[in-house]
Amino acid sequence: MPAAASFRPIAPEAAGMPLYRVVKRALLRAIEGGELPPGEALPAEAALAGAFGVAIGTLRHAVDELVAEHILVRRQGRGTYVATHDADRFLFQFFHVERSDGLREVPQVELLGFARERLEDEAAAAALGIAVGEMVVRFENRLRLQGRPVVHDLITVPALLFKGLTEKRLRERPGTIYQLWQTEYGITVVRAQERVRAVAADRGVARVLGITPGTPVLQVRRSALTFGDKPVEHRVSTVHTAVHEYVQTLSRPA
Amino acid sequence: MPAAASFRPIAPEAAGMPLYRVVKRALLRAIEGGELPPGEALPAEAALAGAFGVAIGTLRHAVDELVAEHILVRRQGRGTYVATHDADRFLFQFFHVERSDGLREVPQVELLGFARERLEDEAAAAALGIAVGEMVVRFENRLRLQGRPVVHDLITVPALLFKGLTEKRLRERPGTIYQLWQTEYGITVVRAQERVRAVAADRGVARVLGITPGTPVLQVRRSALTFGDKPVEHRVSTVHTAVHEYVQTLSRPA
DNA sequence: GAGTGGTCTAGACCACACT
DNA sequence: GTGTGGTCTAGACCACTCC
Repeated sequence: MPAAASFRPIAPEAAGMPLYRVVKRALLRAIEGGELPPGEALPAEAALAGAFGVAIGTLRHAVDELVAEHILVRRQGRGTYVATHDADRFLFQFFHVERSDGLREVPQVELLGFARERLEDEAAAAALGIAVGEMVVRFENRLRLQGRPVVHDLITVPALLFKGLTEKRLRERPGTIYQLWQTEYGITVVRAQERVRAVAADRGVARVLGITPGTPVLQVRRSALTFGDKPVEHRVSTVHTAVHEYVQTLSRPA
Repeated sequence: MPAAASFRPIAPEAAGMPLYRVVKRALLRAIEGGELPPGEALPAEAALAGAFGVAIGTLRHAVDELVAEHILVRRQGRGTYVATHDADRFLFQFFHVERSDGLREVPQVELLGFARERLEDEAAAAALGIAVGEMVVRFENRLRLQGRPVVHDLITVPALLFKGLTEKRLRERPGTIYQLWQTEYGITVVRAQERVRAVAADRGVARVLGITPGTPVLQVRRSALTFGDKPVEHRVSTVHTAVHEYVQTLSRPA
């Protein structure tokens, strides 16, 4: 063994963990912590590998996994960037409603209601990991596709995480909601889980979607998660599936 | 340049294609062609790399992608195997119904009907890529979870691909349907696409599921695909979502 | 102990994007 | 042209499984 063996301080929880996962964690911490904000270019791979004291292949392995999770984006010849929430990402990663013929489109959003209140909904509390009675912001949207009302959203977020979220800000937002969460509140949604059931449209939803009460509609309950699988948003979407459908591919293509 | 440059014949369509993709294609052809049947162990990575005349890293890159697509399975210390359709794979890759509290379970299947007929359903014809009037096998299943009837399936497959498929064979099958397709008919389902809508239960489905006609239910239309995205099965599932739900995770975890 | 996949290294050269 | 990510090579050693 060489006398001056290289010394790399490793976090205690990293014992026995592959080196590329240690590097991945370090990158995640930097992104979470704001040292690498969304849209920022990472240092070149060779430079990063040098900074971490690992081979470039090891660095690439770590980056590969983050790219697969849509946390980083590689652009050949240009660099590697921290992913941002733009319209495309919304459409392909988080919006699963399309017309029966396969047409995909960014929906037009109308804000229908807004309230800052104490949470009473136990299911929402469980999904958000907070207690009943905590302050939340709740608001309702109507989404139109090709001009038709298709989706009603009831969105609940903890007031603590979204200080300063007002009706005005929601109304004036330029892009998608997750873009707003990211740019204004520093919260990046990295994945979501959805549970779908069929229900009869109640009066309120029927009015918003312009359908007869009792019409079968999809009810999609979504938990949106940020780093570390921390829940940051709970959403109940009601989808009118006469002309549109909820789609998914099981097992991604190459 | 050395006088005896190594010569590797490449398929014309592989011009400009990365070497690891050429290797991947070769592996896929071997699996499709039956030289590597489901369950078979691949030669060791070092041996395979040698056979292809590529570095082991390149071979691993090709295998990595096939593992990500669930076409190969790696088992450390043992070897790499061509994936088979067992109960676990069915449950996690293709069966998305679970109880509201998250309980996942392999359903009990009852065969309710079987017919060999000329296809009239235009939507099914389009999904299967065959013409109206072609011979198909259609059959119906009822799926129970915790003893309750929860799902009704109407499955359509081209008779040409499933020669010798009889009611008896379906009734006697030991495992999942995709296991039967694979072991008896040499057809491996590698992925599927699903489109979901809410409808009112018609009389037939209501009787099978033990619910009132008109109850809102999920209608899931699935196209199951084999290699090269060739459709091999069309399925319309009707799901009673009082106690169970259709789930999905958007963007996989690490 | 022998054989397998899993990790890590240290380089080289290619393809692409911007200027 | 310069700098970036993308591909490919050729090894070494580790961790796991089975005999």
